[in-house]
Amino acid sequence: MTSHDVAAEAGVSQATVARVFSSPDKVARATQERVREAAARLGYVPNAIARSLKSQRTDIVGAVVPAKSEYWQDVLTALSRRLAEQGKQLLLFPFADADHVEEALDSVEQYRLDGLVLASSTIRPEHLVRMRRPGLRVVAFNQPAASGLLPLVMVDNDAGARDLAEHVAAQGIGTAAFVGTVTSASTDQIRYRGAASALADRGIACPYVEAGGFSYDAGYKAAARILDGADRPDAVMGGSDEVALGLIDGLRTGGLDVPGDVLVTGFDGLPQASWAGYDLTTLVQPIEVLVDATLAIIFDDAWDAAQPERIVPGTLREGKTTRRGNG
Amino acid sequence: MTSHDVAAEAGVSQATVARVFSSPDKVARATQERVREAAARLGYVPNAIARSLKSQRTDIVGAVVPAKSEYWQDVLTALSRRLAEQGKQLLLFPFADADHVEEALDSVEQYRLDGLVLASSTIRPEHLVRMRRPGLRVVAFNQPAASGLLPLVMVDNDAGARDLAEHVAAQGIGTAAFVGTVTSASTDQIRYRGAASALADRGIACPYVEAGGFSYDAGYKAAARILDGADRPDAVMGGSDEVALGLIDGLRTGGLDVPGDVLVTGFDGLPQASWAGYDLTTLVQPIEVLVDATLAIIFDDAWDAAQPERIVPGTLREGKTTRRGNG
DNA sequence: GTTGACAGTGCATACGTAGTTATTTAGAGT
DNA sequence: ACTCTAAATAACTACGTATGCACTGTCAAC
Repeated sequence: MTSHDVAAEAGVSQATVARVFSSPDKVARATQERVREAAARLGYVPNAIARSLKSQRTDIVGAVVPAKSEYWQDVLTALSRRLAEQGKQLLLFPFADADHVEEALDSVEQYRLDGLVLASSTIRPEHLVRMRRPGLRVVAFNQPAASGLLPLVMVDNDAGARDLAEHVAAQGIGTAAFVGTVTSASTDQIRYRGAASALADRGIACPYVEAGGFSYDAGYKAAARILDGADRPDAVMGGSDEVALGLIDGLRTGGLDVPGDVLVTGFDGLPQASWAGYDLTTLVQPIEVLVDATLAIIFDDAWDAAQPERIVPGTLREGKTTRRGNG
Repeated sequence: MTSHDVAAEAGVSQATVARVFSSPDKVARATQERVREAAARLGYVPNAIARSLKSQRTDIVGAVVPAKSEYWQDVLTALSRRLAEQGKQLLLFPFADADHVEEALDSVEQYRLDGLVLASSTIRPEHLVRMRRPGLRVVAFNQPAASGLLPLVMVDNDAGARDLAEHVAAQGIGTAAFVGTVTSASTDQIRYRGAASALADRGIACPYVEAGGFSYDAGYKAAARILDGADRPDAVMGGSDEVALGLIDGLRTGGLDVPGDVLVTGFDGLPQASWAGYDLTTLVQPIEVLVDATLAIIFDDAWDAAQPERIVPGTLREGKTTRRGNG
């Protein structure tokens, strides 16, 4: 069922059928109706593949993201919803671990995408640079390491970490610890430095503990190591909400009360962080804003040559995990 | 950069270049190397759009899923990983609520997908039937209502619900309640009937409570209604893990101990259900098996005319939410 | 030495659409 | 009645690839 068939059925040329579906204002109203009726009768639907080949636009945006991550799920949901509003689609290129990014990027190149969102803070700089291709708008999402290499959109990790640290410090703690995910994650580094610096200003030490992963499990296991350590911190700052939730359960399993014995903070503002069982104090990322900024860079021609960097502030959400009073 | 350019660079015809990238065994080894070198020199990558137009295959599978759902996130992760292994991609068509399914289906038709996975138990039968198009392999995923209308893959909801009910009954309860999501969800109905029937066999009543949604929040609020009710059940069975997690927190917020005062079960086997803070007794869906069965139906030509129904058993995972001893 | 089989390659074409150019039609002005 | 203009439509081509068909050359079999 092609536009040719519809043309024959409606007694017009293929060109007219094409115009009815792509630029209707160029076709007389009467002709238009005749064509639409014929199309409906035959069950014709324009072929997006052929359209893409001809128009050199796919109306598809790709996203290279880690396969397992609560945070990215949220981002992708927002991204794909916004794209759908514009009649565009989201094509997913998930990768299991950092070593498989290369493969994902290989498939990306085959599709002539309108734009590409590079997520995950563990994508290496050489991969980032490789994606700089003419005709492809790439945006690094929450990936500080891309600064200077690609257009960049991210939450203000430094300010957010400082806010959290100051909030924790205000609860009157003596010692703290920061549990990062993996050292190769550039967001992690910034968050840690921000928090440690803010705490240092108040004379509070904040050693770095590496969880070794981005997951709940990694946080859970890191809790055990903290419990085994010589001096137990009064507050533990998680590098992400997922890790923080694991930390909470790990600390509680170890017999501690959160927030009674230890305060805990996260970072991201996942839905799960708001669950009554945790009610985690965290820094909520303005995902809608970040997504809109990302799409603006991809679709706004003004950004063509420039390499914009949009740093958006997050919002501190105070939960009961830092409320010492009722511990 | 097209196959013509590469052909010129390598001193062969375009056809030969095409063959090098799609059916290499038909090209002499020496020629192949020459072409590949030329391609590498020019940075040529085959154009998947053009390939799709010619070959009438997109190597893309679509998935129509609800935008917000922990369960579907897990399924999509597994699905897209498996597809990636076969060099195929996943195109997402998320819909915000049941009313927007129509729009999602509209976009589906434009792309000539190799297959389509229809998820969400709230897609209405008329939509299901509409998707029966020649050349498009559609599979209903965990959607009992599609039985007889489309090829179907799902977990054995009835047997799973019975297993859970029997497990709960074995803990020696007197009364129970089942908290469903929304009545229009066909999975819910089957799970409820299975559980109620198994409990009835043991003389235990099991009224149905509707949460009004699929989310944690819906479960949390439903807990309040159960607490307000006249006779508090000894066990509450959630229609899904998400609802069950909300129930647990709602019940605990209401001052009850889980499992001390009330036993709770879920359904799905989400990662979060295994978190130490909940450790929910649930029925784990064999997602990998379900996904494999789905892809087999889409890509195996043998299924062409038949309308297979694959019902796969789940596994009971016993957590501490039904362990009365330590309550 | 002739024949046949077969691997390797080039030529030409089609996939379904959008946009460019050319042609027709209708309407208005004189 | 004639030209002029603008609108509407038709004819044609290109987008980049895959593949059937035809052709060449090599090698083995007789």
